Amino acid sequence: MARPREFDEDAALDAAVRCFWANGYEGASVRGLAASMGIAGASLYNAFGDKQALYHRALARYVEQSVQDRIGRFERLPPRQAISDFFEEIIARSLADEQRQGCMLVNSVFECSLHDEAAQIPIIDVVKQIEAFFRRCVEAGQAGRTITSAQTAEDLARLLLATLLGIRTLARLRPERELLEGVVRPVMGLLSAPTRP
Amino acid sequence: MARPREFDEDAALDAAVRCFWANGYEGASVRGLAASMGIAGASLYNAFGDKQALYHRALARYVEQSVQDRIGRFERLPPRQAISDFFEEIIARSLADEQRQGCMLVNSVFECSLHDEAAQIPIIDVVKQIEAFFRRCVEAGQAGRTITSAQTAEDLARLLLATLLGIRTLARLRPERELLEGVVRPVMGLLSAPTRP
DNA sequence: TGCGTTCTTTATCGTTCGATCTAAAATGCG
DNA sequence: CGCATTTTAGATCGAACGATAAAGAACGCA
Repeated sequence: MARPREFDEDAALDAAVRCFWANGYEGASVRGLAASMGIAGASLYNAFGDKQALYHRALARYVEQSVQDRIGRFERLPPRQAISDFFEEIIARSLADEQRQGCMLVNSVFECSLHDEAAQIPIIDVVKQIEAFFRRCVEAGQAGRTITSAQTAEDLARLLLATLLGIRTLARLRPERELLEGVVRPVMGLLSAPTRP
Repeated sequence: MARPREFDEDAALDAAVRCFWANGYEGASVRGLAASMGIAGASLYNAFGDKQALYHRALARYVEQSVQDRIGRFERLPPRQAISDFFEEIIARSLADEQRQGCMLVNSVFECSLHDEAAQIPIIDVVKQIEAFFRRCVEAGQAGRTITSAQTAEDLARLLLATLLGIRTLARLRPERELLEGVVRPVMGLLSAPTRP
């Protein structure tokens, strides 16, 4: 019927992820985005709508490839090890992140809330997915007696979630292994604490 | 000698704090800042240099009035209570923050790192002040046997710092009392854990 | 092969940005 | 009372922004 698209939409979206991730929403100009994606500005608008719509699709792609993929990989491990390895990977990624880009999801919490009230909803949803993952780990660990029942699974999952967000914030400023691992050590110690006598 | 300044510099700086806090660095335009401060654009440049210099002074003023003031108020309390009350105040402020402005210091972590490499230094310094406050509390508590010695004071302070940053991030998205207090509960439980047998 | 549709490129729209210039107004000093 | 100095307000600078218009190019289908 009509002329087919010349560029690979997925590849272009991956480039948009990199550009938004590195520069933030405001910092990424439509011109810079289009250049990174290898297309003209008008093609960007034609294919993705506008800058905000492109950002939302880029963020969704990032979440899918980074967050949900990670949850999927650790889901099957023994609970304590899943949590421990999860944080180990976060720390490793933070230390390897030389451009200090941080986590695009966490960045979006601080970028989107101001302009885009409705854009918070998918972000909240992803954060709840992470919380739910932690909670499944804790509940499984409590059932198997490898994680303390001195605190509710609900609260422990909340703590793990806040710890994760705290580490990603801290790593942005001070990407030091000893500091970040020092955060996790007491948390892992808490998980294995015996029920209070 | 010369014409005296017509506006109160401190009052203008307070207005700049409110404007930057509410809109972020990028989001606050020089025109909007000048309007909020009740002065003309040229007066802003004359009195404060440029936008970045004004931001740095505004952030320093915020830190002085919010962060350092808080540390000073809780410093004299019994260690466990200081920590507990500290988080209680953070949660109360987060819940009362209807515009979802969050903490200007935490916001600056995500705003400044990209553009302004040198601006990170004072931010890092303030974060270290907060960490040092937590560490003093933990060490005092350990000396008085009200805080566990199962973990080092260094690591516990790191955990408290990450928890604080995590709560402020989480509150930005989901300002729910039960969620935020649920984060703190296991932390306070950990502090009072007995030394491992 | 021509038609309708969609994509691509280029140029450009109006707005807003941070920053500066100009000139008038307001002071203290001699 | 001028003179020197600084602060005001208002106009304006060039650059960059997001977004669009116009025109030609490339396809499927008749």
